[in-house]
Amino acid sequence: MDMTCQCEFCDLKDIFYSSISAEDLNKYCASRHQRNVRAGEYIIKQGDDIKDFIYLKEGLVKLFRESNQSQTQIISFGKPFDFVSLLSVFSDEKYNYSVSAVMDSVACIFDLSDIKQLIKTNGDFALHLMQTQNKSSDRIIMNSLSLLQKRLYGRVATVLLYFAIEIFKSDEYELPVSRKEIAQYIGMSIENVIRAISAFRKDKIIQVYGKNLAILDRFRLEQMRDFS
Amino acid sequence: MDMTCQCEFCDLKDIFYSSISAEDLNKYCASRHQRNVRAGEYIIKQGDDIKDFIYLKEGLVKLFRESNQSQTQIISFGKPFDFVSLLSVFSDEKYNYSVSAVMDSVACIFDLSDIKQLIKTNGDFALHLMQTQNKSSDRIIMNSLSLLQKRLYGRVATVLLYFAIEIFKSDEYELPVSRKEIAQYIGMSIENVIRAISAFRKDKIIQVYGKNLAILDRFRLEQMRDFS
DNA sequence: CGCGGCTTTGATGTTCATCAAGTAAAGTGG
DNA sequence: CCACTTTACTTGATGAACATCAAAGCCGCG
Repeated sequence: MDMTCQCEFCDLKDIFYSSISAEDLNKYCASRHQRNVRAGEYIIKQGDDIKDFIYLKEGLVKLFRESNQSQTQIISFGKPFDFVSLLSVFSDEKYNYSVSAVMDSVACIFDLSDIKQLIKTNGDFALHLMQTQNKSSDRIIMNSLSLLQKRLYGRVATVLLYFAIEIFKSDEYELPVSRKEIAQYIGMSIENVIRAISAFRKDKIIQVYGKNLAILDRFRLEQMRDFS
Repeated sequence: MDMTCQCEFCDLKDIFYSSISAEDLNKYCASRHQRNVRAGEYIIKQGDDIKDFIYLKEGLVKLFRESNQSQTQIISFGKPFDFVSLLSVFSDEKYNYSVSAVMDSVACIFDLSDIKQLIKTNGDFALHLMQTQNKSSDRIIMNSLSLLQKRLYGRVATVLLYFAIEIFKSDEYELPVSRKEIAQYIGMSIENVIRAISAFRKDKIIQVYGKNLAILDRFRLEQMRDFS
């Protein structure tokens, strides 16, 4: 029974394939291990030493910072095939943010020094990895900048559409995060997040049963996102 | 007369030195060219093809996005030894942001395909470059996240202290940006930026003569930044 | 059953954008 | 050089957007 990466869809495997030999591929795939994490469990804790290179295979995670006053701020959400250990992996010794599972997830874990070695010895791999990393950083930066110039309704609409479009690819889904987490992500108070959701519900833009959410009027929600 | 990189302090040269041969170093240094830009001039225009790898040698620049409604948003400021062509260089075809000089500047320009080639053929260089890039991305992300959870006074204090600490290394300096640019950076209205500066002035936290600015009470300004 | 966390709504005051009006400074063309 | 235009800066007034406090309902869990 071999241990090669069997996942049908895996961007990392694609990067591997396009840059390293079959022999090396097997070697690196064998060295990885998987970890199943339940919703709520930590994958990375702020302050931990950076020893692993972590890749999300299944599920949904949140990257967040816990400041001194027990204030939590969500940096971004990570979906399958995102590098979880994105920021500061190669530049810092310790994580300056935490990652925890928002939905049950499967993480694919490599030894960081193996990956570093691979970068050093394989330029194609290095370039591909840089491209992927840059894309992720860009996305986070652009998202947080775009939130910064929106107001409450626009920010909430952005989040609801993000889950519909990027994560669930459906206008009907089970909200994977609490109102509080939305608030921590968009930088507004919990109460006002709730008020915005209630307003959307009253205006028949969305429908809400507990955690279940359906977008009824996609057009108006997009208007909210883009012009508010 | 050789064309090697003569700059006494140059992080990029350090990266080169630590990873490539003297022969290659000369080759790459010879291929670069410098460009002097005056305050206000563009270095990169949003939508341009990415052909160069640009490094700031002297001066101060701003990275910004111009949205459809002639709304401008400043992403970050770049100081000497920052990679100007930071975001998306390796992942996109076209720039999705602009860069212009805020103070008279000198840019150091390499051919991007040369740098890409160097990444492919030299793993040490690749790893060093990734570390530097990650650090920059981190900084931008953390800055914009930290602004997101501050209010007017805290945001303005953050900017004033940023220039004092990171750029000018002095509590007295000539403000390199307009009130409007500060507003575009922190995501607040021009009027309120001015009001905050006026309030700081009336409280004798800072002193302002036109563009000249002196921080009188560093402690209280830091309090503003950290707890407002 | 009771506790704690999450959710919801209302009331209140603070923070902010916007409009308006005016001054100062800087560029432009004659 | 001066009149002219434009841009940057400043202050006040007003209403909108938002945080915060308070109270109550809901739900899961020990």
